[in-house]
Amino acid sequence: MRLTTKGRYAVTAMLDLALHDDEGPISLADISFRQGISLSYLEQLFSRLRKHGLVASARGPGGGYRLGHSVDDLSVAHIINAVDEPVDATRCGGTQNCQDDQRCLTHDLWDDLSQEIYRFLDRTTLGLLVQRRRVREVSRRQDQAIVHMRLQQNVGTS
Amino acid sequence: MRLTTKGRYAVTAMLDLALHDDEGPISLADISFRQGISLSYLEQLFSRLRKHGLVASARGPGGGYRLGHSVDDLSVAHIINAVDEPVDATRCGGTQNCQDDQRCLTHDLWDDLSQEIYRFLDRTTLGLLVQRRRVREVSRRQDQAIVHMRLQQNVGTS
DNA sequence: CAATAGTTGACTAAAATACTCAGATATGGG
DNA sequence: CCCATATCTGAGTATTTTAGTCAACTATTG
Repeated sequence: MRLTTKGRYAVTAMLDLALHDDEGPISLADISFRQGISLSYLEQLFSRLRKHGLVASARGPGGGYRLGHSVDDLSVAHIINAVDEPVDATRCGGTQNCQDDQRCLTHDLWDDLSQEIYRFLDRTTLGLLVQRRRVREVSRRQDQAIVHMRLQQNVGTS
Repeated sequence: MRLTTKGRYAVTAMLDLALHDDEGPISLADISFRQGISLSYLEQLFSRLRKHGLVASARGPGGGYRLGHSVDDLSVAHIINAVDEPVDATRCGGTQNCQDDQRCLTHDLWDDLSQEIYRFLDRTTLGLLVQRRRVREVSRRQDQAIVHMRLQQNVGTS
């Protein structure tokens, strides 16, 4: 289990999707605006997420992405796994300082830690995150910002 | 708490030191040979470790490094903290995708995970690692290899 | 058909990582 | 005192990763 900003971006984007899942397909442009992630980068991330079935896409006007499963079946571990390349597992638990042909002294330690991290991220689902008060507060502010921006541009949401 | 190969190297080297702490000062050349880490790189790492008091040094022939504290007082978290730069903590828990001036949606999540990792690495001391059977096995093989090499070179250990 | 929105692949600037290299300083044994 | 052994230190660097951009294409709706 690698922890990169790419993975973090993906989780943030997926959480945004979960928070707006009742509004029909959500465009990447919306997520880009709300979460401050570049559109081109989101396209890259969602390409991976789609291939792993974590989201479903709809093209054309009014199109966008929806969650591929219920929020309770989507764990943070799944998301990170989808966007971060299938790490070559022949080496030291996904990391790289194993010695020669055999285990390095601390091989088992990093193995244990990796499992610890995985378990934590796997029991954390989008469903749980959506319920958090702090998450809802931040999300509410972001929604107000996007409404405000659209009014200024005289562009309707429908 | 960042997880880099630099930190992993440092932990491996410190564990090597812990395993040979009863033999007097251990030279970096020995650690380099046993653990397959370049000498120059070890010098860099031990410079940091010494500044944080995790090891004590002795110069000159017969010199080397010794542990700065008892094995039970040296946790893996301490070691990693010593060699990995004091991460600028003003941003998202040491990571970097916090949004604008306020928290990003997943800020608390990464905060929680970071604490989880820290707790795990902090309760893992060198003393505990030294006791592990797998660690002792690997260490024994490494010791045999170094003895064998010295015999071939006709160089005594004393 | 025109605007919207996803799809794909190639490319790249900047930063971090994981080192190397050269030389200086200290110490113990003969 | 000299030399071999070691630590010490700072500068430099090759490689990899990150976090994107850019351009062109396809599908869909009104």
